[in-house]
Formats: sequence, C-alpha cells, structure tokens
Amino acid sequence: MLKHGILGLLNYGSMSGYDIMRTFKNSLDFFWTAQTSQIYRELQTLKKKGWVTDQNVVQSGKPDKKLFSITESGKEELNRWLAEEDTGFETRSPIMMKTFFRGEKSIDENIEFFSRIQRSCGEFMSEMSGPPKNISMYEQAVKNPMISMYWKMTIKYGVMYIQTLNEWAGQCIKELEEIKNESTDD
Amino acid sequence: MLKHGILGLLNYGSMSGYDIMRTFKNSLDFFWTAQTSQIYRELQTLKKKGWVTDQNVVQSGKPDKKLFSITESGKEELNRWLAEEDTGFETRSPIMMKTFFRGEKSIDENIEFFSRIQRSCGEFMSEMSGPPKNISMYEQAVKNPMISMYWKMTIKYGVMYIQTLNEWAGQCIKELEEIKNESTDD
DNA sequence: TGGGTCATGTAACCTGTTACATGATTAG
DNA sequence: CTAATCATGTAACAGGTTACATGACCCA
Repeated sequence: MLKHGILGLLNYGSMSGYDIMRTFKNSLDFFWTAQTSQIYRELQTLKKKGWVTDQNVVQSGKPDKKLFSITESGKEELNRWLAEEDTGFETRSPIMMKTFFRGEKSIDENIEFFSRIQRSCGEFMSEMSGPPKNISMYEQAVKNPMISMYWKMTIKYGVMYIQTLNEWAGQCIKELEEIKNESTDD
Repeated sequence: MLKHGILGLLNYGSMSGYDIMRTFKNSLDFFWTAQTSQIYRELQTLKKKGWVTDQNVVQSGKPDKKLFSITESGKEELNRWLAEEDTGFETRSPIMMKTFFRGEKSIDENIEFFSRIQRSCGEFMSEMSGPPKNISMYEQAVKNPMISMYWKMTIKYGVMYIQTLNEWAGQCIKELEEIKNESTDD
C-alpha cells in the first residue's frame, strides 16, 4: 500500500525521499502514516523492482539529494493497483478497541474518555478550517482540476469521518448520563 | 494493541487460543483483525511477561487444549492501558489511498469504483440487520448490562461509519456525474 | 469419503516503529 | 548561539500476513 502511495506521488513528478516524506505528512498523513525510515527503505525496494530510478542531484547550500523518478513499469504497476478490486474495509481502530473493554472503568471515567475524543475532534476541525497546509501541492493541482478533485474528496471524507466520530461520542456520553440520572432517582 | 485485546477477553474468563480467535472473528474483527498464528504468538509473549498463565485441559472427543487465564499483573496492565491517554486517531484507509490517486482513471471507471464501495456498504448493512453472530458472547453479557453496553457502542460506531462511507461515496458519484453532464452539454 | 469444526502451532516474510547518526545551512 | 530545515540513512525490534503442517472427530 505504501509502495503504491509512493509510486502515485512520483507519477506527478520526480521527488527525493525527503520530498515524499513531506508530501505524506501534509496530504496522505490522515489516512496513512509513514516514517522517514520506512520511505527510504521502500524506495530501495521499488528500485530493485524496476519501478523507479534515481539520480544524484548536487545542490548548493543544501545537501545533495537523490531524485527518484517513476519508470514505465512503475506506471503499469500503479495502474494495475488502481484497477484492482478491493475487498472489505480493513479498518483498525484503537479507539474502538478501548471502547469495547471500558466496562472495567467507572461511568464518570468513561464520560471523560468520550469527552476527550470530542475535544480531539474539535481540535482537528479547527485545524481543518484554517488555511490548507499542503499549499505547494495545491498549486500544482489547481492546474489540473481533475487531479485535485480526488484529493478534495479524501479531505471531505476526513471531515465527515471526524464529524461522525464526534456525534458517536456525544451519543455515548448521553447514554452514560441517563444511567447516572436513573441511579440517582432511586 | 492486540495484546490488550487478548487481555481484555481473558479478563471476562479463561479461554484457549482457539476461543480467542473465534471471539475476535465475531466481535472485534470489524475494527481489528487478527490471524490465528498471531494470537498464538502473542499468547506466548503475554505468558513471558507474566500477564497470563496456561494449563492443559484434556477433552474427550476433541483435541486437548490450553486454557489461558489472566493474572493479577495482567489485570493491572489492562487497567493501565485503559487509563492511558490516547493521542490522535490513527486511521489507515486503503480506500482513501486509492481515492487520492484516482485522477489516473477515467470518470466512468471512478463512478464504478465508488459504486462498488456503496455495494459493499449495502452488503455490510444487511448482514448487520440479521441476527447477531456473536450469540455466545451476548448470552454472557446480558447478565451484565454494564459490559454489553460498551460492546453495543462499538457496533453502533460500525453502523455509523458504514453509513458515512456510503453517503460520502454517493456525494463523489454525484460530483462525477455533474462533470459528465457539463461536458456533454457543450 | 470428503468437508467442516476443534485445536495446536512453525517458518518465512513483509510492514511499521523507535532510536540513533551525520552534517551543512539558515532564520530568529 | 540555538533551533529548525534539508537530506541521507542504518539497526533493531515489534507487529501483521501467508502458507503450511498435523490429526481426530462428526455429519452428510
């Protein structure tokens, strides 16, 4: 999956490992995180597979860099992956894992747990409403609205996802508070 | 994370590796998948850490099994983990990764891509509306509504998540179809 | 007699995380 | 002068996936 993410980015233009890392951080990071070390390792694998090539670029005032470019067979692989039929949703949610076992904790502690989720959602939303971080990528994309459209779809998903999580946490809190009131009434 | 999932299950009662595997499949599977091989490996790690103990149980008509039980220090670890403050959302979404790069494909292919997501959502929802698979776990939980409440919250989240995904895919299709109509009108 | 469930795992591999190392330039 | 940015990576470990192996019992 990360391999194809890297191929996809290189398909927009040649980049160094460092460029890829930054692009990941300010565009794909929300739904796929990647460490620098992993990106450099994957680039070596992609090179071995013949999907990318690299060349040294001497820079003045900055350290030299390796520019990676996608090859024809790399483009074929990218297209094969995009055409592949997906099966299932493959979510992995630490939040749900913890929620599942929260019966061990008191109602008040759990209200606090869900409130913390809501606070995180709020922080995320206010970050989102500010100016977009991925300016340099946007600049390129504006030239080709057919590409930036899909980027915007993933951002839209991110917003909807956080809103849903926020709403869900709210419902959980409400449920817990009703239980608290019932037991106080007796 | 899987370690704590296993500890959490063993906290409800002693189980064999096989029992844990089945419980995972019909309750935690949606937000955390685990292979059998991984569960057996993790159980060995948990044993080394002193969080679980095991004993052989001879069965007639079935192969012998190893019953794993949580220890006091295992319970402490479970509680420590539950009290831990979470940072971030940590989503990993293959669907979004593919969406991000769909500019490579035609509008019609992409409408088909989003329609396939909607079909998967539909299948998921009709499975959910049927009788719950995790009957044996429910039986136990009914005795303690304070525990089953949190399980139901995770199921609720699953439903809301799929609904959001479905709605998002619908909006994407709408957007693509508008573009199609615009270019036909010219 | 063939497939499903129960029950255990090993081996190899791939992917992801954490910590560390190096070193120049530039902005505050 | 100090922290951030640019730029490369290695090493070790943790976590996840795929494939394989074994064997008995039960039901159709």
